[in-house]
Amino acid sequence: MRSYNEYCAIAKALDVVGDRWTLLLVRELALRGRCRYTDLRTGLPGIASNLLADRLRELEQAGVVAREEAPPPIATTLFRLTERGEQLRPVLGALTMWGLPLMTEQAPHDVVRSHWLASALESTITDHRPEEPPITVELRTGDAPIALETAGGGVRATVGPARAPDVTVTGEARAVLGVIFGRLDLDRARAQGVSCSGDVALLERLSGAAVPGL
Amino acid sequence: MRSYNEYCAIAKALDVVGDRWTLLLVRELALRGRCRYTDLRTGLPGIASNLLADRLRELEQAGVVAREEAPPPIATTLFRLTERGEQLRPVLGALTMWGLPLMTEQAPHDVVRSHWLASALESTITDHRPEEPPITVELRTGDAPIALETAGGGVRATVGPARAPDVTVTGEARAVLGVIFGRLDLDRARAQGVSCSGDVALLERLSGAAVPGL
DNA sequence: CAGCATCCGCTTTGATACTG
DNA sequence: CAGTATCAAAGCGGATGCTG
Repeated sequence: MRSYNEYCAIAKALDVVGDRWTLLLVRELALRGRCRYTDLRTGLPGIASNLLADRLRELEQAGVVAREEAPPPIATTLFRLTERGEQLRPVLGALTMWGLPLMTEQAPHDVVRSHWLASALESTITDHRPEEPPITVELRTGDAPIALETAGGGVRATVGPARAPDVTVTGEARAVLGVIFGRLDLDRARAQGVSCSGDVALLERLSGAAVPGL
Repeated sequence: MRSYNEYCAIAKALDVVGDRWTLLLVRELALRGRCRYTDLRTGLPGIASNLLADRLRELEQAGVVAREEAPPPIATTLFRLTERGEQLRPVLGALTMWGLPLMTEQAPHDVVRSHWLASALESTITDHRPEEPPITVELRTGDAPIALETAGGGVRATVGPARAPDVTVTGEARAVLGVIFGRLDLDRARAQGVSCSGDVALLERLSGAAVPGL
């Protein structure tokens, strides 16, 4: 990216991470840890291969990303965030909170990856009754199931099947999030193709009320 | 901007504010409040006029910026952030913190605007001895003086001359910030053209130690 | 002068194909 | 798997011109 040539902290930051795709690449490494080039490609649907290579080079040069040669028998290149790269988490967090209200619209061509949803859920869902025994919810949407476990007044969201879910919610991402955030009641959700199993009443404990408009 | 077509809060946010110049335009409105088109142009040195008009239209459509017709005798168009636009402040804040270490390099062509510096100073400077009487420092750098006043363990930074400064620091932005952040001692600073007047010892009370590498 | 719109050369991006 | 190479299309930068 061409520098803004401004002596301003925001402009200097954007000189490094303001290019198209750059912050999404950082997101992938922040959410998934060490990644291979191919993992990054699938986590950034639509990116041109030359652009991914360019961005990785630029971020490496800026000290945000480090490249490691994995030893045999893996014998592949791995990319990870440096300490400086990890410090971008608050930026990703702030963008996540601001972008959440926009998730009420799911455009027809939108790709869904469960680890994106998991991250958003973890930073916004609250458990209204933390004193009661913890519950586990499995969301079947996106490209893999998401396990939600209440913990300390919030939830922990991990990609992968839950062990013994109290409730399971299956359907399109927008509708499933609508149910979890409390924006969509169950009747309406069912009309949008959502199906649930287990103790549906437990879902009342969760909601994303902290986010206005969600 | 072309949409990323990802059902992800960060991607949705960047669909709106990820374009070149967009976040800097939001920064100007956040730091200066209501602005005329011309004010924005001078606050975004180097932006092409058509791009500024495009960005303003896009942000207006996205509900981030609102346009107001000022009544006579002013009779001009004013732009301001909407409530939704104000909610971008945490994003700007996170970018500011991340970008601060990059301000140790001031490129030769970098434009300096005092309100950018004031914002960065206010979010990072701490007062080590808040129990002592408040002090006032005037920084003469950038395009206008900056008044720093200790308050509640931090500082309030405003653009404009200080009323009765205890200390005055004059010089190039990078060096003046170096002195205030405690990265540069006074001898070195003087060698870089910094001049001070008043009770220089008071500067010891301030520093930006919270920012690593600064 | 304030608030744009138009034009044009250049750079960046997107899509696809190809390679060690 | 981890990239390069190529080329068309889109976006940007800079200059200029237009309108109230």
